[in-house]
Amino acid sequence: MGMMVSAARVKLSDVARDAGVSAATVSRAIAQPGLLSPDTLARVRASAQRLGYLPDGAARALASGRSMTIGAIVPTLDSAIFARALQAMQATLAQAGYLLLVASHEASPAAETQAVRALLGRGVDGLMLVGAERAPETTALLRTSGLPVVLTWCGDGHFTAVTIDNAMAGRLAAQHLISLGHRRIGMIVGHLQFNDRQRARLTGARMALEEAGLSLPDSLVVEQALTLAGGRAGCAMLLDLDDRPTALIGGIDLFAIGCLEEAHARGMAVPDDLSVVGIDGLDMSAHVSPGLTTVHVPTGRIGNLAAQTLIAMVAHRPVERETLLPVELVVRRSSQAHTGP
Amino acid sequence: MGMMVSAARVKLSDVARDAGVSAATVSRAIAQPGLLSPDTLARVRASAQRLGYLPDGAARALASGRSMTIGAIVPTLDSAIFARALQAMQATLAQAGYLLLVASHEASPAAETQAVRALLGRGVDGLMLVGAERAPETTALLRTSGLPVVLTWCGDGHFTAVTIDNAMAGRLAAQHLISLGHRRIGMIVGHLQFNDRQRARLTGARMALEEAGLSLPDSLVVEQALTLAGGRAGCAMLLDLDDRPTALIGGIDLFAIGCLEEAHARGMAVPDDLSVVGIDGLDMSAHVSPGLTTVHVPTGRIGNLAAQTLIAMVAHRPVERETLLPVELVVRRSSQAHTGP
DNA sequence: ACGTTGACTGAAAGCGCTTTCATCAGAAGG
DNA sequence: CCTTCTGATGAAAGCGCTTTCAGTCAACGT
Repeated sequence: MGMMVSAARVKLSDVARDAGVSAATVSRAIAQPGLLSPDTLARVRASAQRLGYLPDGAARALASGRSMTIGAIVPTLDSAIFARALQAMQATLAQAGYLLLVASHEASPAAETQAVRALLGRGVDGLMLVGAERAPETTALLRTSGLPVVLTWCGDGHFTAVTIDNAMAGRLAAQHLISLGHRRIGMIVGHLQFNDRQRARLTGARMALEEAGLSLPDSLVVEQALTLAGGRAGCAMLLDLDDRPTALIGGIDLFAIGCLEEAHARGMAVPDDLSVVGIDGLDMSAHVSPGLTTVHVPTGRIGNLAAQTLIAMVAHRPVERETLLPVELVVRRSSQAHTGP
Repeated sequence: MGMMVSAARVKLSDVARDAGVSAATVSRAIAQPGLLSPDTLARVRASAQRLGYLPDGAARALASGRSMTIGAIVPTLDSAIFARALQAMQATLAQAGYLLLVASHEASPAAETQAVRALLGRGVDGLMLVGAERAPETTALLRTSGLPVVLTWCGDGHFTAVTIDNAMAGRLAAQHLISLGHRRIGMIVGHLQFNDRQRARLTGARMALEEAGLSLPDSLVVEQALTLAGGRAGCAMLLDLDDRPTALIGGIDLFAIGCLEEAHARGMAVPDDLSVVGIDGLDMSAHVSPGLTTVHVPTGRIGNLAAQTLIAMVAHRPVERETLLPVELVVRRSSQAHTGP
């Protein structure tokens, strides 16, 4: 009744006393209501409700060994791709009563190790990671912890993974351009260090070129920070070449959109003077002009499936070692047949 | 040595035994190393290192009452704005040893209540929320919990907040267009229900118009989902009006970019046939063509400051009740003087 | 009528750590 | 040489919950 500076938090024993039952019963009312008689259950629930009882997660986690929390470590949250995947994960997890604990490593293996340690320490029930490449120390940490782990985008053959065929994505982009008659194709990729997705996409594109009797020399590949500005800068470098490419592949859509801007700024017409293809399939890509031809990646699905897989693993249900999601070429207006020499 | 299916996790007592000290000493070695003799500290650290000891977060949280975890509840992670703010928060928090627990509510007050309950239950040490409008139940939950809370984008005069002047943002956008001679201005906003940021931006724009002897009738305001497609659709509706506006304000940059696309698709030139102004200042907005005139919002700073404020509150350090960050009009090519009748 | 079964419920032992509180050298002071 | 500190460490009591392990009691079968 009176005002309290800070009312002591209602705890399980308070509810038990109020409802005239034991602590065990209250605990069961929350975790396994089926075990209680309807009468008791109702009484406990009424008390809990009235007192505004909120179970203490730390205590539950300590006693039960489960935190109902899943961790996710991504390169950065500030990316349309990871943001979408995490949103999808979060939504799926929330339905199962899980919460998402996130960390980012900004392309630093050491920071990733740190993050893994931090999340492991927090007692997450499962962990989502991006890519298969990481510090050996991190892998060791993960293995000895025995924690459910799901890798995304790329798998490593050991941990469970929800992946796409990044090489195939690169290949599709390149093949599309080759089939349009392009012979001199450039590619802008993210920094290859600690980014197996970009490496695979590059390799895939390169292989497609080679299979067609063409090549993707290092002089036509530029590494850039994964931003729109990076894409523009990369495009500028490639277009400044003496023997400039007639088509460009962006290792991510953002790069390709940057190319569109740069070409526009130079008064070059896309696709007339330059064809551009991206990889990712951002929403934005359908709306830029000209519409961006891109290899669509089911980003949201990756997040959903990663979450589902993790939930299944926590529950000791069997899961696929590796789920490979399909990528698909979406042709829009930014690419067209090469005319001229 | 031998293979174990699942080695029991190393616990504090194991380290204590190994180092020949008490559990209390090991605990102190982690939390308050200054209290130990250099010799003991080194010994404990060596043991911990060798055994690969990782403190159990749940146990620490239970015993100490602090989880070293901060919660954040946003409308969605799948938005350049919130993704950036969260990335900034996460980065700042990580430096202080905190982890970010995220949840999203997809514009549902009930879902937000749920999320608050879930995060409160997880024992977060502080909570970041977006906007000032929410279910009374949520506010009550927050108040009685006594948890450090920081509101972002909008404040409510009660909870600590890191805000921007959304009305001013709307006003700046409108005033800019008015000063260019536009008299008939339309606006696309997000669904006003449970979105005080959009409401404030609309109100600000409307007031600016009225102060100039003009008006922003409901017929020139359209509510859309906060996506690029929503922007296009909204633009289409406004341009289909008999007496179409000569300028459009996007409640978020994404809307404005959608307008650019829609105008382009209709063969209308921006800014010649239509001026467009956004609010947010996305990176993308500087790169679309024509470059988007927008009211820049320091999104990353909001995240940083929210994190810093929360950390300070947890440490019982004094903080500003409300930190108001400046918004600024950035004029680019999408807006120009109105010519003609 | 009496052992059985099954459905509920309670007692109590922790989960792994933090944190008083107490202890005990040795240093400093008288 | 004894008291008074100070600094370093240990003992032990929880933190709030889950989860065996028992126990109670009514219904059931024979």
